Amino acid sequence: MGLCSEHKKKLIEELGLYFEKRHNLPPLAARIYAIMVLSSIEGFSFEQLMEITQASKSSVSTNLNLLLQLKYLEYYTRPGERKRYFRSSGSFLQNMLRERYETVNSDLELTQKIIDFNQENNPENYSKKGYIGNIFHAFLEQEKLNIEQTLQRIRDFKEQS
Amino acid sequence: MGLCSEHKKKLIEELGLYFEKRHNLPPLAARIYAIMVLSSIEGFSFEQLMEITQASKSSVSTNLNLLLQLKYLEYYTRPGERKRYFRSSGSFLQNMLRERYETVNSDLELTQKIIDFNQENNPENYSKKGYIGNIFHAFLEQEKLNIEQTLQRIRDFKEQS
DNA sequence: CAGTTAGTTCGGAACAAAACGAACTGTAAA
DNA sequence: TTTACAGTTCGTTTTGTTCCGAACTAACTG
Repeated sequence: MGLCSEHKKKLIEELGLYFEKRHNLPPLAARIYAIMVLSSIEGFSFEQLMEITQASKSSVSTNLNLLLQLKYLEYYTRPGERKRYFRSSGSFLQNMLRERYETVNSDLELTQKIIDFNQENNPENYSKKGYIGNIFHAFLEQEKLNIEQTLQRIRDFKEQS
Repeated sequence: MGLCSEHKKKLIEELGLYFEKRHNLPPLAARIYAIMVLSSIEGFSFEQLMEITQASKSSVSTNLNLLLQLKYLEYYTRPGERKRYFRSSGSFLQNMLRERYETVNSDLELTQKIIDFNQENNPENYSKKGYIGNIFHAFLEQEKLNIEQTLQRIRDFKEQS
């Protein structure tokens, strides 16, 4: 008795690879997270996750705990049951934005260091590199703004609902 | 006889770690790329790279070829010499933009798939996930625009110079 | 042609990351 | 107090990555 349609299984694999890269998660964690993102807020039990992923108890345990610690997942219990049910916490979109925000900031920092260094040490190609550096800097600032506005929009939406 | 100042060596390590993460490069490739980004368009020979990185011939060869294949580097020759001189191809800023552009596009695609899937299969929480999905979608479109404008600005600059 | 230069390719060693099974812990019901 | 359940921990195995040395190739040089 399959817990997932074929289509869903395919999407899980695809999304899994994607999360592996984008969030630097171990393969099993990425797949579990993909499952959650594609499922209802009911979530799944530990056992169900073992079945869907075909992984061992210990692997599922380790990777679930990782995802909980990173706050990608949360769990709840049902009255009268000891089991925990896992689901994605908040929206994966917010996690993505948060991460993008961090990369933009470190990109800004690094870029500035590179520009400064080249300006000082490789002046012969600074006129070129330097100016493009400024364009890029403007790009990153614009991106930062976009992220901030988006986060604000999400907050607004959450409040009014 | 050091080919790099202490300060440069430090920056190379820092940038190297950064490229390792951001571009998913093996450590040595990331360091070589960092060297190029911080150097003049003169570039370096194979030998010099061996000396700076303190790595073996085979490792330098493998990783240089990887970087060439990914178009992070290019090489040129000097009249009467058989050696090749390696330098960063185009500007690293453009490479970064190119890469960002690709991630935005694949993010857009994936996000759309997730939204579609949830709309179809998990309608009970679509209102929530779906709406935020739209916000995120708008975010990505804005980002795409920003990248496109920036690339245009770079092209304009190159033409006029 | 023999030797040098400039690199490439291949097999393996060293290490790191991921997954596993078996034994363990804590709680609750019988 | 035993058994069942729900999961955790730990040592091992499997898998994958990175780098290296040694042998090789291809192009030029005397």
